[in-house]
Amino acid sequence: MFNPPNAKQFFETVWDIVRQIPEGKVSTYGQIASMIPPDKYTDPDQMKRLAPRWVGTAMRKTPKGQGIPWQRVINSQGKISFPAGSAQAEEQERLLNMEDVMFTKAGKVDFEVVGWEGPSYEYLESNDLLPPRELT
DNA sequence: CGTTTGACTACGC
DNA sequence: CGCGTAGCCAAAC
Repeated sequence: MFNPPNAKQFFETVWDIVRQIPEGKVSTYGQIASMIPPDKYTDPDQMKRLAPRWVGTAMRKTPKGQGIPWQRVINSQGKISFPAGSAQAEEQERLLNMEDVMFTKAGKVDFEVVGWEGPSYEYLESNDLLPPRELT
């Protein structure tokens, strides 16, 4: 289950990780989820199945005006997760283009070029997080 | 309080 | 590649 107190901590953790993504790089819901210990906030089994969705939920609730680079989080396919053509999708693409993250005609980024390798070891260590899975 | 919505992913064709 | 589907459930309405 995802008790409210834990949910808040989970969201805070996600936002904090997002803050670590440098300009010009992108991460994914799944990659961020992979950094959070499965048993830290809820049942490990559920975490394993649902963590990426919960990261998506956290992103939807991202506080505005706090400098969280929300635009740097996309889906595992390398695409923006808002409906193509929506105002939100256009805004996200615009912000990413501004930091030289470009999309192919098919609307995908090249993880080889702009994929984030994860936070520093020191950050992971001091925040009790796991090394992220790699983006391919 | 019941129903709908949603910033996911893996997998099959 | 693209498109559809199952699995899944907290938040929002």
